Amino acid sequence: MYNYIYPHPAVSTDIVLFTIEEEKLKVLLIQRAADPFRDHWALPGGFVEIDEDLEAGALRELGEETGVTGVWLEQLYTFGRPDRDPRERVITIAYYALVPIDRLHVRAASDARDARWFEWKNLPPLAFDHREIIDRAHRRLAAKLDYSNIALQFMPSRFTLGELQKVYEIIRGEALDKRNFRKRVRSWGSIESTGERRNGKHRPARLFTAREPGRVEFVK
Amino acid sequence: MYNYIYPHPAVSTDIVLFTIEEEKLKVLLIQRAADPFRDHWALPGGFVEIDEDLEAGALRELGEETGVTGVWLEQLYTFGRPDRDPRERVITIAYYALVPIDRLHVRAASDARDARWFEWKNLPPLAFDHREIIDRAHRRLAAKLDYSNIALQFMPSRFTLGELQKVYEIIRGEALDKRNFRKRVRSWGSIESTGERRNGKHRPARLFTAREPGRVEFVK
DNA sequence: CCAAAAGTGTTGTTTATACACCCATGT
DNA sequence: ACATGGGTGTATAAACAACACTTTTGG
Repeated sequence: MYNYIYPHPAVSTDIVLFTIEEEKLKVLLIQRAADPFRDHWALPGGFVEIDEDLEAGALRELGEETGVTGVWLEQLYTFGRPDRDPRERVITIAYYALVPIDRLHVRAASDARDARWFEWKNLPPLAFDHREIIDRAHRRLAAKLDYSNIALQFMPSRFTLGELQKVYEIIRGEALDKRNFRKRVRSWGSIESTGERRNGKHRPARLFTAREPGRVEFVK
Repeated sequence: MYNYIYPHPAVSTDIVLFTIEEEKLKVLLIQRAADPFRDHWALPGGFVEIDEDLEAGALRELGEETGVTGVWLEQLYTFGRPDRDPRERVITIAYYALVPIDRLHVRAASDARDARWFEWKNLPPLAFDHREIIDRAHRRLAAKLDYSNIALQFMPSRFTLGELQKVYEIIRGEALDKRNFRKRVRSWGSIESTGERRNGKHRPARLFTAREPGRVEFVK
C-alpha cells in the first residue's frame, strides 16, 4: 500500500503501432480482458512503473501485450482529461510506432485477450479516448511524410522504390507521379542501392536499403 | 491521506513563457522558496490537481505564480526521467506559451520568492531538468516561425511590420530582407491594416492587427 | 539638412510539377 | 504475344532570394 498526502493520478503509456499490410494502413489493437471496457478493443499500453522511463514503459507494454520489439517510437501527446478513465484519474503519454511489413510477430499476451491488426479506415469502437489518440497519431504520421524520411520505418531491410512509393500512396490516399517520387527520395541521400534485384512476376526491380535504418531525419 | 495498491507518480505541469522585451527573447523564471533546489530558478508550474485538466492546471499555475493570464499555450512534451526530481517520481507535462510585449503584469506570488524575466541567451543555473525543457521549447518556437503565424502571439493588438520583423530576427538571430518579409507576412492573410499610423521618431508606420488574435495557424 | 525607419518591384535562381515512352520479365 | 510493374528526362510554372532607392517624419 502506498500513501500520499495529496492524491496522485495514475500514469500510463499507450502506443499506436502502425504497419502496412495487404496495401492497407493498419493499427494494432488488443482486446481488453478486464473492466472497464472489457472485450472492447484498445491500444496496447499500461501503467508506468515507478522507476521506469516513459519510453521504456511504452516499449515494455508493447512487448508484453503484442510480442513486438525493437521498433521506432516517438512521443505523440499526453492525454489527461479528468474523466477519460472511469476508474480513477489516468493520464496517458501516447507514443506512436511504425513496424516494417516483414517484422510482424504479433501474439496476444498478458492481460489482452487477443491482439489484431485493424485497417485504419475501419476501426471498431474503441475503449477510453483511444480513437482520438489514433486520429492524432495518423495526422502526425501523414504530416511527417512530407518533411522526413519516416516512411523508411515501414520498409524491410531491402525494398524497391515502387514499394516505398506505395507506402506514401496508401497513407496519403492518392497516387503520386513515379518519376518525381523517385527523384525526391533519391535526393534524400538516406537510401542506397544494393545492386541486387528482386524477381517478381515482372521486370526485376532494384533493391534499396536504408543507410541508417533506425534513424528518422528531416528532409525537404 | 490517499492510498493506492500500486505506487503512483506525481504529475506536474511546467510552462516555458516567452516574451520579447528590449529586443531580446526572454523566459519567465521563478525563484524557488522551498527545497529541493531552494533559491534556484525554475520554470513556473506545479502539481496537477486530481480533477483538473492538464492545460487548465498549467494556466492556473502560471496565474498563481506570476499573475500572467489569458495567453496562448501549447503542449510541448512530457518529461519523465525517473530521477528528474529527488523527492519522488514526478512526471511533468511541459507547455510553452507566448505573451505579447505589452501584456506583462508579472508579480511573484504563492510559493515563489520572486518571478523575473531572463534573457534566453543568458539563463541562470536551473532546477531539475528545466534547462532541457527550455531548449526544447526554443527549438519548437524557432521551427514554428517557418510554417505558422505563431509570431503574432508576441504582438500587441496594434503593431507595425517592422516590429513583427524584429521578432523574427531576434528569435532567429539573423537579419531578414525587408521586402521579402513583408511580401511573406501579407500573403498569410492573417493580418490587416487598421489605417492608423504610429508616430515614432521618424516616418510614421502603418499599424496592423491580427484578424484572429488567439489563433495560431499553419502558413507557407 | 541630417538621421532613421518606412515603404516599394523586378530579376534571376531554385524548386516543384506535369507529362509518355521503352524495358525486362513471367505466364 | 501480352500483361505488368520498372525505369528514365525535359519543359513549364511557381516559389524563393537577392537587391537599391525614395519617402516621411523628428530633431
